[in-house]
Amino acid sequence: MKLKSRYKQTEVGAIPNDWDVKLLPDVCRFRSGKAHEQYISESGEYVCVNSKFISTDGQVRKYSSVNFCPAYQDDILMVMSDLPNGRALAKAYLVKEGQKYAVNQRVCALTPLRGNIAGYLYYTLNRNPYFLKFDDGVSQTHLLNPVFKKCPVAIPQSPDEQSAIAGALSDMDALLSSLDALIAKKRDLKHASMQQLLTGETRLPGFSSEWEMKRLDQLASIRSGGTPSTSIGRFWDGDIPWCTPTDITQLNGGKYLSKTSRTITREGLLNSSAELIPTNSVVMTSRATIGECAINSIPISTNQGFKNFVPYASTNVEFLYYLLQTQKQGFIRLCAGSTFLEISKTQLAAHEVPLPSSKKEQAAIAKALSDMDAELATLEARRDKTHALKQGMMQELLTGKTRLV
DNA sequence: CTAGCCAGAGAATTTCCACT
DNA sequence: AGTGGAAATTCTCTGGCTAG
Repeated sequence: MKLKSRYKQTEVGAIPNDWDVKLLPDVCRFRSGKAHEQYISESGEYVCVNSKFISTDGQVRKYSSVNFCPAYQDDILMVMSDLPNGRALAKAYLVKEGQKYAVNQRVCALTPLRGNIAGYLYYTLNRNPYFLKFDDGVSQTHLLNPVFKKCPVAIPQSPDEQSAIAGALSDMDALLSSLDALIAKKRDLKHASMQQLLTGETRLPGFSSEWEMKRLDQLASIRSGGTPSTSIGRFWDGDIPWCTPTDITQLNGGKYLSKTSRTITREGLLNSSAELIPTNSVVMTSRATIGECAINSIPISTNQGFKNFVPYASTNVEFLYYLLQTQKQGFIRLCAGSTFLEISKTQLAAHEVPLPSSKKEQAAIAKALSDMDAELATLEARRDKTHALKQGMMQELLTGKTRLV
C-alpha cells in the first residue's frame, strides 16, 4: 500500500494539500500609482511612495501636497519598475497607517480583498521570484497589470495559519529591529566613552597622574606612502601588501588590517616612495577620506593617501588607534586641497593631543574600548545570524514545509 | 621624496520623451 | 494616460602624476 503524500505539486512548487494556489486578483485589488513629481514639496502633507522610499524601507521620504493615489491600511505597495538587476524590483512595503501615503507612478498598491491576509501576502509577495524573473538583466523591467493578474500565490486555506505565519515572520522583524536599536545604542555609548576616556575627562580607577599635551610626532614616527609606476608590470603583484583607502573602508570599522586587494614587489617598493610599515602600526587615510584608521597585523605598504604611525616604545598602539579616531574632525579642519581634502605631514606632525604619560593607563583605556568593540561585534554577529534565520524561516513557512498550526 | 594638483568612475535613482 | 526606453542627475567613493 502506498502512503498518500501530504503535499501536492503545483506551478509554485510543492505545497501542502490544504493550501491553494490562487491568482493575485482572487486575493487583492491592483491599483497603479500616479505621477506626483510636480507636487513634491517639503511641506507636503503626504508621503510620496517611490522606489527609493520602498528600497530604504521607508527611511528616505519625499512629500507631496496632493494625493492622486492614496494607500490604505494593509495595502501592499510594490516597486514595478527598475533598471537591470535592480535591487528594488518587486520590493514591497506594508502600509500600517492609511491617510498618509501617495503612491507614485511605477509603484502599485495591492489592496487585500479580505482582512487579515495582508501580513501573509506581504511576506510572500516581497521580492517574489515570480516577479524577479521578468528582470532579464539587460533591459529595464516594467511589471505591468497583466503580470500581476497572472501572479500565482500559495496560500494556506486556514486564516489562522496565514496569521500564524505572518506573525512568526513579523516577530523576527521585530527582533531584528530591536537588535539594530541595541547596536545603535551601544555604538553611541562607545562614542561617548571614547570622548570621556580619551580626553581624560573621566579617569579609570587607580590612575591619577597628570595628562600632558604632545605632538603626534612625539608618539610615533609618521611615514607616508606612494604608488610604484603603474606602467611597469614588474613592480606589481608581488609579495608585499599595498594598501589604498578602499582597503580601509572595506573593513567597515574593523580594527585590524591583514590583507590588501593589491600587492607590489620589492623592486616596486624600492622604486617608489612607498615604504614598508612594520606590524602593529596605525595606518590612517589622509586624502579624500580623512582619518580612517586600522592597525596592520602584517607588514604593509600604502599609497600616498595615507599617513602611517609607527609607534615609539612609550606609546600603546591600540591607544593610539583610538586616540587618532577622536581627532578626525580636527584633522579635517587642518586639510587643504581644492578638489578633495588632504592633510599635510607637517601639520599632522605638529597636531597636539592629550594623553597619559603612563603606558599602563594607555593600555587600560585601550582595553576598555576594545571590550566595547568586542561586545558590538558579538551583537552584530547575532544580528546577522538572526537575519539568516529569518531567510530560512521564510523558505520553510511560505512553502508549507514547516507548519505552525 | 613630498606637496600639490587634477576630477573621474560607477552605481543608484529620477526625469524626460517619443510613441501607443 | 500608459509604456518602454534612455538620458540626465545625484551620490559615493577614491588614484596617480609631477614640479620642485
